[in-house]
Amino acid sequence: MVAPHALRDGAVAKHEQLRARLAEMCRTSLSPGDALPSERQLCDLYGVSRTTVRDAVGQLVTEGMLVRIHGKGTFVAEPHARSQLHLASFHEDMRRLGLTPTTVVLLAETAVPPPVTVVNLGLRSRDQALHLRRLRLADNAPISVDDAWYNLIELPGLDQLDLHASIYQALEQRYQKPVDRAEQTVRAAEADDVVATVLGIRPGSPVLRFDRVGYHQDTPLEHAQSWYRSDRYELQMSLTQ
Amino acid sequence: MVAPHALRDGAVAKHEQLRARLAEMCRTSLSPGDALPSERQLCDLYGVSRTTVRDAVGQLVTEGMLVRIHGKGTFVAEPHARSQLHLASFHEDMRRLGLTPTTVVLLAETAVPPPVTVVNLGLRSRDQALHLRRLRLADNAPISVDDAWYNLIELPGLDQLDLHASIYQALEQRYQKPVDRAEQTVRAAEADDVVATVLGIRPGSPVLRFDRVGYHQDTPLEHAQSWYRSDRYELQMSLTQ
DNA sequence: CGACCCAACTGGTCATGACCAGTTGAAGAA
DNA sequence: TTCTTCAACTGGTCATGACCAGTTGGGTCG
Repeated sequence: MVAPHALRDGAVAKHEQLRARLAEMCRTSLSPGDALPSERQLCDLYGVSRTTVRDAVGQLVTEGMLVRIHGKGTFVAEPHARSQLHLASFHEDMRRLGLTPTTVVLLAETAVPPPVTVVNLGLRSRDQALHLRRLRLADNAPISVDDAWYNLIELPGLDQLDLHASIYQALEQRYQKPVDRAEQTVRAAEADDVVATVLGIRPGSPVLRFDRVGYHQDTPLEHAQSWYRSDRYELQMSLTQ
Repeated sequence: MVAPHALRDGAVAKHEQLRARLAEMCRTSLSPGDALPSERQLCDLYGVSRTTVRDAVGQLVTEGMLVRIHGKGTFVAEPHARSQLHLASFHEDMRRLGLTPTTVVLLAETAVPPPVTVVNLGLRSRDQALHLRRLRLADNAPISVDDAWYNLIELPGLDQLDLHASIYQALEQRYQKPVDRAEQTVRAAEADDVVATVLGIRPGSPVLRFDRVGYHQDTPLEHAQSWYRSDRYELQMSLTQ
């Protein structure tokens, strides 16, 4: 008897292949609350050992896509993109969640930033800064908009670069000034008309609003505000004493 | 040959025992950057199979205490520069901000909690738990509502105590089980009618919603959801590499 | 009828053993 | 000397197989 959905031997580990297929199954043919086939059934279906099945399922449980209940089964969790609290660019963040990130640049200009930003970036009154407004998507679904200002005094020529590439990567590789610290506040807010339109939600819907200043060794490089769709994004954090 | 630090057979899973010992080792006798014994050495040292060693080490890697490098070894990570996101009770939290906290108990009962809570608290299907719904005020202004379940298996008699006093203080002083770790997720949500009424805001207003599990040394004690008025509360955090 | 028990599920744990894939340093070749 | 090779580490993957521990529903016994 051959397994109905056998996995390939090869470069990609079987538990990775299985993880991907199960994730796909959760997104498409199953709904939150539905039970997955039992682990032993998955062994037969995909022609792998239980070790491999438990590995694949375990990853999805860790990521929050599945929930295991001893004696009952494994179930599809309520869907939520979930971000650990870390210092990562949007691209890294999404890839860590197994999603494909895309960025649409809505606005790119060099201008004098608003007073708050001038203060946060340690600029003088009439210094110019790079202003980017970007829409962020994961697997082609809008996740967030962010409105960011970059310090051109510390990052000369940044406005000449390809803005579709990762800014964080440029800071690290071209300027040797990676963002190694950030201060941010998070609050719940209503989406205004502009944000709502771009994110594809109703104006007034709740969004997570981040206000963040990124530093390289105490030099402020970035001041950004971001608005995240609350139905597709949540913060996850561990607290210890 | 007997393993030098053999683990006990018994109620606690070996990978849990090993996880605890390795965590202890990291905190006491090792420094960030130090290598752990290799997985095969750990097998011999603790008299367990590699499955178990990988399980225990894997948990600590997930938690960020260890880092595995293929071909080189497993190393103690830099201690997470965790934020000022404090592990504090509402009362401590508010006093730190110079406000006077008050609590109104809206509901107190002993009941079988919903499935999610059963899982989070590590209960069995029909175990009962203490259910508290409380309104929190600072300087007499409503700040948040929280809906919490407490583990009565680990905290027998908690339901007999004065619920207006600080629960956290009782956990610490009466049970010697302070909450020393918590996992929480944060998202933006709309206030439903109940929450809106109690908080004195319009239904549909954005609120910060916390979902939190509090632990004492890996024993889950508390599962709580909280809704915070977004106009009176925001999260502040520092992120470092 | 109701209480109990048990078989047949579910996931949880663990040992054994094999082989693959990076890393490193020492032995040998140029 | 310097470069190459390779053996002996490291962690990564996977199969097999056993038994434990919750859950559930159906059947039996009182």
